[in-house]
Amino acid sequence: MKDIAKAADVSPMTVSRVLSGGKNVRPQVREHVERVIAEVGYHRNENARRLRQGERSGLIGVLITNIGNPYYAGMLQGVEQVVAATGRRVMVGLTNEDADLEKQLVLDFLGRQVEGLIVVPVGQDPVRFAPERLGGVPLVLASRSFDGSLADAVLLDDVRGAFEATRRMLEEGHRRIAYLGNRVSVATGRRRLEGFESAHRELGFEPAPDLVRLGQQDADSAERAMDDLLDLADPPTAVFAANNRNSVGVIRSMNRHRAEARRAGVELPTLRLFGFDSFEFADMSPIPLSIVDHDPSELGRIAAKLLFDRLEGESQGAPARLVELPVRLVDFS
Amino acid sequence: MKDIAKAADVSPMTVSRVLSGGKNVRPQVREHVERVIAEVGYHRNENARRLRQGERSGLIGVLITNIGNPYYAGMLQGVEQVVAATGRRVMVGLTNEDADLEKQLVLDFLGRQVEGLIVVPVGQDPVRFAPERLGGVPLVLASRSFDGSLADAVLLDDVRGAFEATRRMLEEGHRRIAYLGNRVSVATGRRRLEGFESAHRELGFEPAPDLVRLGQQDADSAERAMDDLLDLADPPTAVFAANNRNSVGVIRSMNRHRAEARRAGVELPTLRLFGFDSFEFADMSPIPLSIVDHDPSELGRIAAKLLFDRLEGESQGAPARLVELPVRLVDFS
DNA sequence: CTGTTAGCGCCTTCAG
DNA sequence: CTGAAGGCGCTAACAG
Repeated sequence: MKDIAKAADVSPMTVSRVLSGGKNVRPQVREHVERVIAEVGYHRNENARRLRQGERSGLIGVLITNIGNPYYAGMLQGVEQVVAATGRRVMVGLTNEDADLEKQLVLDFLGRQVEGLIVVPVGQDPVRFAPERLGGVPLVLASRSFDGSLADAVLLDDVRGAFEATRRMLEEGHRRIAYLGNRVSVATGRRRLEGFESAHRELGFEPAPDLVRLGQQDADSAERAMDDLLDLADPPTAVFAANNRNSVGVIRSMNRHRAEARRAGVELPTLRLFGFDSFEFADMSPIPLSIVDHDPSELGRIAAKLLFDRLEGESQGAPARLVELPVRLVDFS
Repeated sequence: MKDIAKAADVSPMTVSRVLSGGKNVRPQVREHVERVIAEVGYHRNENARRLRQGERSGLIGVLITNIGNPYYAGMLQGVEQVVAATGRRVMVGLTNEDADLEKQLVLDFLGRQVEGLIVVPVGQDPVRFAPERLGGVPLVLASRSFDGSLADAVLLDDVRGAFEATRRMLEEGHRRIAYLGNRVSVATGRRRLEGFESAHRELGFEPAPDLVRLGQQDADSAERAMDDLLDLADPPTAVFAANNRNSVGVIRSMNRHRAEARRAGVELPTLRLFGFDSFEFADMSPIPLSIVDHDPSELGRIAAKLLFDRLEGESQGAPARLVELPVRLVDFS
């Protein structure tokens, strides 16, 4: 700014005034300063600007496990939409399901003065997100939570979604139902498994322990897990896939097996699939499919709204709020 | 920091030293200061820290048109990977194909002292990215460019990809080939259309003007455009979809038409589809499909590498570089 | 090993 | 309408 001032032969203060709208500056001087600014291609340093006490940084930190998953991409889109509408910007970090990386990113983001954090948490340690560790920066957990969390959170109604889906399968007469999901250390994984199991028990059945496969974080590993299940002596007749990565893997595996069998002259029995989270082409699944569905961008929008509510809304000192978004069962057949 | 200093009864400088690794501080004092820091949950202000001359902000700005498209999500993933490896962070802005929004975001990012920009550009105006407008901040264009650009760019070999795909369709005997793509104001759209047309001409044919549909930016509009084409008196026998959103729309429309016809007792002739960019389940397309394929995260990684090369590598004063990534034709049948 | 000084870029406050 | 002074949070350089 000093350089501009020198070049325009005014004081830095005049340049500052011009950049802030030009109030109290003679039009002539203003135009001159503006010309110099344009020539040099000067941009006011926002970081220095926001150094002043009480100025907010205008940054919201968002930590996501993996944008390769369209689910989180959709969520990010929802968050960005709401954040941008307040004139703020989003800083994105990808934790890649790595707890250490997450911790590091949180510290870095706090150091960069984010006004708030929206996080898809990795792992269970509640200490890392204790309010005093965050230096008072508000936090909203999205899509997952963990025991002992004191933060606002937006979750899906995982338990009910998995419960309803499982009940439907049981009512359709299936007794050998497989479950493919994340590690149980992932909270949504645990909650969905819980719904799966309680539906069995409520209807007087026991889930088959040999059909539960946990720990698949991507479509490839899910596909292999499903290959495994299809090769069992007594394979499942239906599958609950606890997230879209697992659904995709199941469909791929199933399709391959079916094609191979057909080549050998055998027609494989159709498998019934229920999945959590939608994915592109769910409407064209080659096998009967129902989805526990919801809009990830909506989850993102709500997470951002919770955050701003705490930042500038009425809920400033309020206790942690938990929003459980309803899900709906959609049939594609 | 002053507060910490006061609470620990040392000078701010000592606190600063502790935070920078604790060199030249008595272990005893160090521990004490560290305890106070942990108690208060204090985080050093990175922005203030980087205010000093010569300090870099550690921020890379990334402007993407739409992360809802898995293609750009993959690209972002590639960028983030390389950026994070240098200890820097990514600031993301979504331009939503809006040129005004893009301009605003660029200015904002420059103000926030990004060290570099990676942009999927919207529109054609070359002035907005003139180096002097960017105040010397290096820029890499990703996936698209525009006439008169002086910036580094990573593009796909759009022309060749579209050319090869079209030639294949012509060689397979198709003469009524539809083209579904973006607006021509989008550079990739223009380049792909160019390949489509030149393949026709090279083999002695003319593209059918009534089968060219431009301007579909999402799967829904592509689906409607395809509905339209299928209702023609003389419908196409093959389709080239210039991006994955259009491919998805085509498949949806085709599938619906086929199901409707089947209900009416008619078996529709199969349509041959060639698409640009892959998408999930390309391997399970219900109609014969070939894809001009490439890895978007690779494009992102290369864009980031070009940027860092200019930032700290050898290519600092070099003229603009253009990388055209090869594509490959993959058949799913 | 520790503290003081000065300045990074900007703007509020106060004086002309 | 314009400028000078001072301070936001931090640290390099220079005393002690």
